[in-house]
Amino acid sequence: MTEKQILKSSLKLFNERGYHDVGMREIARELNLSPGNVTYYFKKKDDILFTLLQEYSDQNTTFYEKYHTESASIAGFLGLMKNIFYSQYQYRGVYIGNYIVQKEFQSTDSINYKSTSERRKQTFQKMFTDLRAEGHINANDDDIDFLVSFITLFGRFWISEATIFDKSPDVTQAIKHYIRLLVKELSLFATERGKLSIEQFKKEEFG
Amino acid sequence: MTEKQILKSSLKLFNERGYHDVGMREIARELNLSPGNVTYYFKKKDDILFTLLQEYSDQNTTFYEKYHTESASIAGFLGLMKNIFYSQYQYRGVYIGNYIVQKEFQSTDSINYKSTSERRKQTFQKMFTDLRAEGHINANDDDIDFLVSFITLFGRFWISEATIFDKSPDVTQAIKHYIRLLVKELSLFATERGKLSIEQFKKEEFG
DNA sequence: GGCAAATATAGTACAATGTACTATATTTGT
DNA sequence: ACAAATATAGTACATTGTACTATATTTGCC
Repeated sequence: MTEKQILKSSLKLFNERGYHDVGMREIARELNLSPGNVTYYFKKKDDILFTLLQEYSDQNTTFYEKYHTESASIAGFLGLMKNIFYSQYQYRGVYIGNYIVQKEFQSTDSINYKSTSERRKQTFQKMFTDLRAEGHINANDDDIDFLVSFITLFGRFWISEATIFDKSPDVTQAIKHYIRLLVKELSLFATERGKLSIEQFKKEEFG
Repeated sequence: MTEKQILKSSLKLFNERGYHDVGMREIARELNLSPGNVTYYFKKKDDILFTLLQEYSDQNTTFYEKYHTESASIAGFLGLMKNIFYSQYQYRGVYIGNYIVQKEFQSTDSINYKSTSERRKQTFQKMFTDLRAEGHINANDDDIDFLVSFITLFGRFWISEATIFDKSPDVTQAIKHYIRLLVKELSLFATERGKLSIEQFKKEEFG
């Protein structure tokens, strides 16, 4: 019970002021616990971070799995990305500040971020191949490689940009903006059928 | 004299192991100085960081100025970006790890990163407008907004991706890869003339 | 219900860090 | 050559992550 509360409060504080500026004692104070009690649940501050990252990762996995039950479409893909974007916003305090990820790379135990990200890359590769097979995009292999590179970089760092450059961004507004960019990029490769799918998504999302 | 040495050694250490993991005492040791002597030149550790960021920013400014003396071309633009990418690599230790930038946002004194980045955005806007005027790209205003968004996000975070996901990346190789992505994006909007310019750049760069 | 084992909480201690402060040493300008 | 400015060293202190110990509370079993 308390473990989840610690995670929740920590995330809240990390989101507000960044991982680095939040101390263990402050997390404890937030929950009226003693510092020693926090270290009972999480021996190291980094452990809180890794656990939160794991939460984030798990949440995303369910989104991916859900997507794979449907047949490939740009609208579906954009819906997936929207879900992921909301996750990223929710966990922005741990997700941005890449030195954390660097640390995780160094750590031998705990989830292997690199392999995860490698897997995600392959997942995107497959998604775009499927979109091509379904006649939603018109792209050769080189185009798909490009789209994969685009989506991995864009999808990882939009939240950093949004958080850094807007002090208190309107989430919905920010996500809309970045989804629009995504839409734009995809429409450059969309077939007629793909464009219809995009229009459908737009209608649902932007009204 | 010593001030520059401190900056140089600090940057080296930051690049190797990240800002957070390098202490003042270690910087001092690297130069056979006493810790107190380092704080004589830089009262706060953050001051070293900000000075390095300023160096980086100044270096880039000269690249931008140089670009503006030539007439607009995609090849020229790509050359500019290549220079900037090398700067970013050189200063990767201070450039990535966005919490730093967040800090700078909070600090009232020192260079205002936000206004700088706003200015850079306008600069890109003008660059693309010029490229259109020169008949290098075929893009409406919406397309240009998109390209500006693309280039600001891409240009800011490629180095984070490269540094995070390749432990010791071959600089030249990495930059080539990301420049190729840039080329790909631009060719989606390039006119015949623009495509020629791109081919010219490719020939010079990739042989 | 009572009691041992497990779990939870508090409190303290310690090494490391950024930083402030003081005391010397060295250079510089006249 | 000597006073002022600059540079260097050394120390001290508050804060941080973290380890450790002691006490309190809950849980499972007879």
